[in-house]
Amino acid sequence: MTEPATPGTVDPWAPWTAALVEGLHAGARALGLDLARDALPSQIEIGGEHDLAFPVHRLAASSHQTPADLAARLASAVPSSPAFESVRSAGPYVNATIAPEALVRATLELVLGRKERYGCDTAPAGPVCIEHTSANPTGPFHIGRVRNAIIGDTLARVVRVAGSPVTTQYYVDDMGRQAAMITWLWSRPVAGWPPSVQAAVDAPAGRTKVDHVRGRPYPALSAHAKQDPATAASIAELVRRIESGEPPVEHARLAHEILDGMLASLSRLGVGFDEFVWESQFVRDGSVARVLERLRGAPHAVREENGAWAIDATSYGLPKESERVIFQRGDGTSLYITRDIAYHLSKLARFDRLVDVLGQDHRLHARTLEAFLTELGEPRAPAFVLYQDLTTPEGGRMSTRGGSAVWLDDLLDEAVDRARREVLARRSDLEVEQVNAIAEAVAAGAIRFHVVRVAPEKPVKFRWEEALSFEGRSGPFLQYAYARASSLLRKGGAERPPYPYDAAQLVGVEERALVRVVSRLPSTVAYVARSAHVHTLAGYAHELADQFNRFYHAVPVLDSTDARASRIALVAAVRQTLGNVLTWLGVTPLETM
RNA sequence: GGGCGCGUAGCCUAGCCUGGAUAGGGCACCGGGUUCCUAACCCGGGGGUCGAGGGUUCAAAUCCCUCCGCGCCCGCCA
Repeated sequence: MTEPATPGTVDPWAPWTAALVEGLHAGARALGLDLARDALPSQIEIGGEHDLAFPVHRLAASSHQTPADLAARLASAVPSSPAFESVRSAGPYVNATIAPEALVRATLELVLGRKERYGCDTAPAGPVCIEHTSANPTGPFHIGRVRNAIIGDTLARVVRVAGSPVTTQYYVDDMGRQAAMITWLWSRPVAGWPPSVQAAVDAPAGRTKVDHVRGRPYPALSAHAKQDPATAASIAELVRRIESGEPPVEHARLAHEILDGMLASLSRLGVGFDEFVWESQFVRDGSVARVLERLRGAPHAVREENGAWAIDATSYGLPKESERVIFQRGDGTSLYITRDIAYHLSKLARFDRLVDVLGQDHRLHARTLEAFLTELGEPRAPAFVLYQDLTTPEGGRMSTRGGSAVWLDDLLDEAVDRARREVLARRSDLEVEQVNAIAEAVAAGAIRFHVVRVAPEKPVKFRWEEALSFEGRSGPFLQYAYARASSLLRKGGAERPPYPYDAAQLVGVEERALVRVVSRLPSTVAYVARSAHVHTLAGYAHELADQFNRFYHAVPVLDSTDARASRIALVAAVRQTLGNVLTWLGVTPLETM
């Protein structure tokens, strides 16, 4: 772990914000007013059209003055400070402007000094566990599930660089009916399958990737079991065997096999995990039994007629029709929720903060989990990031059975094909390997950015044209800006430091706007790490690339004379900043494309 | 029926937590830009009852209430 950095050394705005807070307090005291010290910094708007802006409305209301009047009096009461060029009122605001060169200097110094650490260490905190994806190993990923992986992986990256030790966990369900059906299928010869299930495998000559092969008959078996009691009973028997701790030898191997196939797809998106937690472990190690015992003695525990146990959910306000939440079956076995409680207790013992990324259809489960943790006297609870499942263009659910699901592998391959065509259309000088590498990175970047740019709670209809867009607010747009910056440095013979510059030469309209955006990365990262609003980082990345493109068109870099070195330094800073953000978004920065 | 989420131009989206200076972007559309650092780009233009109504406030896309539309959940499934 790196040593904790003080705010002034990670955020270029910190000294000015502090100075303005001091100044405003002094000014307010002179006017006989009282500013709430803690609330003040969060009200100051930084890095916008005005350097620092303080809205006086709230103070005006409490001191019974008109805002404009108060702003004028307050602005002139603020003691003059070398930090600011001016402190003036504009309507109901007190605006402080700083010397343009000063912000340029503070920002470039920080970026070029900290390099890949610029934006890091902005919200240091204790160990965090982020659980995400956790899809059942019963077949390939479809893109609905991928939203979870992309949000979770991005959040993990941001929280980590912000200064918390992060562990990502994939919770693997190997206990339930779904896993049992896979084992039911592949622990017997295909000839032993029901005809309708055999037909599902015979039909298409689909992918040979293991998760596709193993998962293909699953929907058909699921449908068949609903019609055929004998098959259902056979599967139920297998579920009992698995729960009793004596599963068929194939059981674990099949789950691992399919999971490996799924993870291979995710790794193309740059998504990986620190730990895999198998649900069965909590049954085996006795922690589920201990949870059951503790729950039976919990304040709201009640026994049902057939011997099942529940808690009375009324006092927790859970919208259950039955008002009872069962945690132990009549036959004494556990349920998913019980095992999930054991899992979360184990996480709470290791980490300061838990984050679970879940589809919003799991919201009730999440609230139930919180209720059970409270019931057990655990004061902490996970933070939930809930996202809406992707739907089909018609608004329906992505369903494997109905054939409306889009496989991640298909989306990726299609994106790579398209990206390759784009590269070939404009670059004839590249080797095949280079083209392929760029195409893969562009494709993955497009998909990741497409998903992460939208707030998780927003419902999204999946449309191929939008997911594969390489223009405008897209991953490739960002990669393109990065490639341009890289190209400038290459051609300018400036691929390495030092980057000498004269801040006074970087105060044109475009340079100032660009520096402003660069300067906001640290505060943006801090916000995202705390709020888990990862889409904000995507918005920031687009703003940075956009501003750089404007600068690029308006201001010559290599052909300039006096300002050449300074502009190169600015480009180097932008490239560093954009590279950092792209990396944290899981979008590969490309030197050329 | 109850609970939760969403509703911002033809389409997509930011801003909502913590009310505040002309509601930011993108796609599509129209008009421009390449003897010059990568045109996956840039410049300009049109297009908005911020779902509807009421309330609070000096001030509401943002807070409160009601309603409408869409989605999801309410298993001794996971």
